[in-house]
Amino acid sequence: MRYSELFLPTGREVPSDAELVSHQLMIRAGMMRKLTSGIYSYLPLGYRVIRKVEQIVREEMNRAGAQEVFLPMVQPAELWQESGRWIHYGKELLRLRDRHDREYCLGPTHEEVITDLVRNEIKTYRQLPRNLYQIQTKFRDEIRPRFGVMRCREFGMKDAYSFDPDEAGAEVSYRKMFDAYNRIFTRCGLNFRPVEADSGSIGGSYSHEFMVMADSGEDAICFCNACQYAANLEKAELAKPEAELPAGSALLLEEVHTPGVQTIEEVCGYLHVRPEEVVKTLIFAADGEPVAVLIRGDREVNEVKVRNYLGCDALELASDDMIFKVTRSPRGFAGAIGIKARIIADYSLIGASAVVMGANREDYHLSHVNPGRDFKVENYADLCVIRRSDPCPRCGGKISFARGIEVGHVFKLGTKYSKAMKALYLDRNGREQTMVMGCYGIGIGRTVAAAIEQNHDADGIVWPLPLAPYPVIITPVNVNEKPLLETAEKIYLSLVEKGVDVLLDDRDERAGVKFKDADLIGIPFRVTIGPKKLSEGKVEIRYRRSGEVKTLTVSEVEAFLMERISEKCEV
RNA sequence: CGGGGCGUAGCGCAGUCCGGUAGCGCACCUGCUUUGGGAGCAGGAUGUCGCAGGUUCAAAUCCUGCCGCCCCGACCA
Repeated sequence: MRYSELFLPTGREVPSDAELVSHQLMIRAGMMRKLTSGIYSYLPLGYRVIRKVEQIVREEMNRAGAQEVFLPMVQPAELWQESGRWIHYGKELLRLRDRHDREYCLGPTHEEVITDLVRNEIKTYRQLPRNLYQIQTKFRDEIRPRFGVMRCREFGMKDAYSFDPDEAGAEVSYRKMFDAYNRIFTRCGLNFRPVEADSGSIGGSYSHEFMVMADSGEDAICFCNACQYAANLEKAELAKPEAELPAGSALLLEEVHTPGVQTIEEVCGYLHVRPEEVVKTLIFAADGEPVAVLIRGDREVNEVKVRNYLGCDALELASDDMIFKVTRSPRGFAGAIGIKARIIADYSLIGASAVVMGANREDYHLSHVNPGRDFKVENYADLCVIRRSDPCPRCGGKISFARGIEVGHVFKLGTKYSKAMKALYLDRNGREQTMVMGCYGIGIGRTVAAAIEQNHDADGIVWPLPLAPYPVIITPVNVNEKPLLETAEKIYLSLVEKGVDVLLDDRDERAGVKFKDADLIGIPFRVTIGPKKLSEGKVEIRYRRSGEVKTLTVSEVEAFLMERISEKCEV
């Protein structure tokens, strides 16, 4: 491609509305432009990178035995009513009506459509297993689109769905996808890590997220330094503590006057106790029903764990109204004794005794509370947010924390959709069985952005070779000097001949401008053709990542570059 | 949806408090000089000042309503 003909508007200035480096650079490097909130147009350079990622994804999905399909983006409401998600999915689902007033939605994901397709066409175990995937534009009406392509409303996604006759088959399919994902992100040249994850509203029993490591990532993850355990923070388990016998403090329950003292901090200060000696009582509305969650004063409740424990759809902190209804006191004085709600407690309270707790009476707390003696807990469970001082739940080793960008997610769905939508088949014995499903997503645009977050410097993007829109740019420093341009053309044509995507910077610009642009758009190899070296029959090759420069004769260039590019070596 | 901020040339911004013919830098066009890390000089073009009402002799500026965008929070395969 000749740069002079390329639609590539680069910019020197950092766009004021872009916060993340990847967002800034994608705009500055002329990869994309915003149309409206959370919706972007991709320009030639950006689209090229997207296609590189897509191609890697395709190759590895095909290799793993999946088959590419293409499903509708506009989907009828009936399908979503059948799965239950028409109600359950909420406002992220963009709904619309056609001229006949029939209801539709824009697909945020395609479980319903694929399940419908498969149930109509697959009738026997002989046709299983199957894994179908597509690369499609999805639409999710995000409350707050931000971070450029990282969290937008319209976005490109690869989604795959596996159908197996039984749980064991589904396990195999899941494993294949897990391995394929490892290959995909490795081939993209990314530093990533699969972590155990919560399966969220998509449902299902088991899932992993693929996280690209980046401080700017939206997700917090933790991992063990000793073993392989790694998990999203919202999923990370805490080991159940050894059940100590309650010290069984003989001290009697005592009501103490604590005017205006509400937070754990205030309670500790006022009563001269440590947070570990206080019980925090949080009241949640779980699908509208009050539930009291007890946890040690120094710990935080993990709402995802609470939601999963209760098996509820909606979970939020209770309103003042509800708090008053169950405790007959205002917010800040809730406790377990006499509360009109289910009571569950975190493992951190196992063995607790003689603790401080709200009295369910305004301006009063109770001290010397003994769980078991003074109130009953429905159950103890792991409801806590993990923290640095906690041991690895698997091996007891030391854990570390990091941030990551979720670029892929694999789920074992089980029969959630196949049951609801009757995706059935006849087994060997002629018996009707429910298919077992899995679903597997990769955010294409997000992968591109994550690659930039991980690969950039002060001058711009530094593409990993496999994702580079062009692996090579040829830069004659002055196109008005015939020999420079002619040599550039010669090298350009020889590489084009070999099938290399080369960019020839044939613009009548000063060398500095060309260098800055080449760095900004992150091309891995730059062939610089200048008068001094050329008079000796030589040109320079510069590595974008290291800045290292090699001087070669013109005749050596082609072979040198072909070798680097085909090796896919890191530069 | 709650809190905060912004909307003026393609981009980044000043001007708004205190009403009086709309400015700066970059980019763009022309010419000359320059030519290995975003050139210099000279000249030039570019605006429904987010939209709609209102006040006023006069509105980018004051008032009302609306729209859009960004940040924080809540929310989120």
